[in-house]
Amino acid sequence: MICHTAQEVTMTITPKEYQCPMMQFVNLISGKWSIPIVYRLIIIDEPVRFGELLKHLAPVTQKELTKHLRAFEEKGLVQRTVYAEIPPRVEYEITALGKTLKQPLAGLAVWMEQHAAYLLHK
Amino acid sequence: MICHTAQEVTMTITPKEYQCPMMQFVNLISGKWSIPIVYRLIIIDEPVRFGELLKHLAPVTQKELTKHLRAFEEKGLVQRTVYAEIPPRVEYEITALGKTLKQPLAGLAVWMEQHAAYLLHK
DNA sequence: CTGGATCCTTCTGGATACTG
DNA sequence: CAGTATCCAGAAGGATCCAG
Repeated sequence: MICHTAQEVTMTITPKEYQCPMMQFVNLISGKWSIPIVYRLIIIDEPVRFGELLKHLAPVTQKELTKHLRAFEEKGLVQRTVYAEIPPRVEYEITALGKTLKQPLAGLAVWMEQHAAYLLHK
Repeated sequence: MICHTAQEVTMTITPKEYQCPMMQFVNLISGKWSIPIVYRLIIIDEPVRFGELLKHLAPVTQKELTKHLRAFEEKGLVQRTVYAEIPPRVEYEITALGKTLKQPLAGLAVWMEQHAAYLLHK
């Protein structure tokens, strides 16, 4: 893929060796609800139980939330802590690495808030 | 859904009336390749033929590119121009509204470039 | 020859019921 | 309560076919 860096530096690289950052991003944070889930964990910014997180992320189903959280854990974006209690308790918390996404994602959120009124009524 | 604005102002709103900006965003820019496609059109910043755009967006298939471009056109993010020529020529260009996404998306791209080396080798 | 429409297969995501 | 398994609709990939 012919691509440019975020700074728009023109590069001549063979498609096989290089990936547009956006391609890498959607490959890393893949799936319909990835961005809202990560952003929510960033805003909460403390350990949350699975059930509570699920309530916050309204239309997201249990299956999808579980799947995404496990994927994020594997990538080091989220920390998962299991407590050996009855009833079971599992808490999720954004990691330092995950928090580095706060500003970029907040930028998206601000954009959406600014243009929501116009875009959602077309 | 219980949610906060990008500025993290705590709000008490009934779930039915409010949507987290991120939820709105993934609802608007939906689909696996939406973000890379929009970002590419922003970087190119001039009319591009379909075939050339397709080459730039390497793993994206013709069908998906067509579908997304039509959706963006409907939302006012992209302008589509058909020339009655032989062979046929169709050009796509980012609109002024679409360009407002440049900074937010560039933020994501920068983040990805900074963390790609670490994240892609886990 | 280009853009894209169509058919078919594969995979992702939604709804629900069930287990430790 | 958290997570899994199952079933099913919809999204996305691959390969043609078509109009101009």
